[in-house]
Amino acid sequence: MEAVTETMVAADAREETRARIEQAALDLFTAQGFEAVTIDEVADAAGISRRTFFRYCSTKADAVWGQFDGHVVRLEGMLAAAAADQPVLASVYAAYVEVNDYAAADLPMLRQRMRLILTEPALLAHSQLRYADVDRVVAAHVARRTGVAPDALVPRLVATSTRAAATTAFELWLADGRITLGAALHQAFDELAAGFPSLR
Amino acid sequence: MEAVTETMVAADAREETRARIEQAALDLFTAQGFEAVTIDEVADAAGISRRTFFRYCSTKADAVWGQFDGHVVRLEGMLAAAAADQPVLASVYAAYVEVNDYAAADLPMLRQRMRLILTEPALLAHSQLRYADVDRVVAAHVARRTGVAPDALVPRLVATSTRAAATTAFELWLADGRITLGAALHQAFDELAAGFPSLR
DNA sequence: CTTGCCGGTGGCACTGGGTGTCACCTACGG
DNA sequence: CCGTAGGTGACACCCAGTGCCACCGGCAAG
Repeated sequence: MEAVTETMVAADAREETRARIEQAALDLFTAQGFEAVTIDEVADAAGISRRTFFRYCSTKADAVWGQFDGHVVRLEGMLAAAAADQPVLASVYAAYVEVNDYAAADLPMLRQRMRLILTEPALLAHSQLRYADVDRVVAAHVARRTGVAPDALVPRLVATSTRAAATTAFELWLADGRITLGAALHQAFDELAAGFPSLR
Repeated sequence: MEAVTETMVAADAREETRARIEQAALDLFTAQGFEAVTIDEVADAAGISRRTFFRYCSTKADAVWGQFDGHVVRLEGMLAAAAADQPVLASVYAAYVEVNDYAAADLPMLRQRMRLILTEPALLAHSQLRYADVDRVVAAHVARRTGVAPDALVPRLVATSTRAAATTAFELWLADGRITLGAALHQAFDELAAGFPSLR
C-alpha cells in the first residue's frame, strides 16, 4: 500500500484493497486448498498485515464471498418489486434467476468462488450462515404475500427448498461446462415447482 | 474413570464415556451457549482430559451429534429395502419419517440437540457437513431407481430439497410445542411433493 | 512370577484462527 | 502549526485441534 493510494479517495482505496484480498484468497485457496493456506499468506499476497485482513474479512471463509451482502439486498429488492398478481413461487423463481444473471466477464471468478464453496468442507459449512440470510429474505416475502407468519411452515419451506434448487443448479453448472447457469436454474426450479414430474 | 469401569467390558466403558461427554456437552452448551463453553469445561464435566475428548469427538461440534452415523446407515438401509413399485419420492418420504420416529423417552434430548443445531451459528454451519452424507445416500437411491447418475440434477435436487423439508419440519416442531415431529414431517413433505399447492 | 506387548489415557508443546489493545502515521480542519 | 480521527501494524492473548510421548492397565507367552 504505497504508491497505489496516491490519487485515491479513502473509499476507493478501501475497495481496491478489498478486491486484492479477495483475489489473493481465491487464487491461493484454489491452488493449495482452503485449509492449507494460512491467513498470513493471504495477507502477504494482498500486501497487508494479518490484523488488517481481519478488518476487511471477519472470517477466513468470508474472504471468498465478495459482496454477497449486496447480493442479498438486490434479491430483497426484486422480491419487493414483484408484481402482485404474479404467483409467489414464480416471483421467487424469477428473482433467483435475475440475481444470478452475471455478466460474462464475471463468470470465471464466480466459477472459482462457487467451486471453492461447494468443494471445500469448511466453506460449505460456512455457506449455511450466508444462505440463512437469503432464506430469511425469501421467507419474509412469501409470508407477506400469503398473509402468514414468516416462521410458518410454507414460507420457511419455500425459502429452503428454492435455495436447495439454486444450489443444485450451481453444482450442475460447475460440473457440466456446457450448460448455462440460467438454464440450470430453470431446470431445477421447473422440477421443484411441479413436484418432480420426471419421477412419475 | 476409576470405579466405574470395574465390572465393565472395554466397549461398554467406552460407550458410557461417550454418553457422558454428550450429556455434558448438551447441558453446558444449552446453559451457556456453544461459543462460551471451552472444551476443557466439557472434558472436566465428563471427567476426562481435554486430549481424550478429541479421541471421542473429532470436533467440538461433533459432541452434540451423538450417533448420527448410525442414523445415516439406517436411512440407507430403509431406502435400499424400499418396495420397487413404490414411487421414488414416496420412498424417500417414508424413510425420512421412519428414521425420525423416536421413542418418547428420546424426545427431550432430541429437542435439546436440535435446538442447539438450529440456533447456534457454528453448529448450524457444521450441520451442513453432516447432512451432506444424508444427501449422498438419498441421491444415490434416487439415481439407482431412475437410472441416471447420482450427480445428475434430479437425484441431487430430490436429496437437497427433501432434506430442506425435513429441516423445516424440525424447526416447526421445535417452535410449536404442540405439533408432533411426524406430523410436521408429513406436512412439509406433502407441500413439497405437490409443488406447494397452498400457494396456488 | 516376570516379561513384553497393546490399547486407552493424560500431559505437553505446537500450529493457526480470531480478538483486544496500543502505538503510529497520515490526512484533515482549525 | 497543532490537534484530532480513522486506518494500519505489532504484539499478546484465548481457544480449537494435532502430534508426540510417557504412563498404566490388562493379557498372553515364557
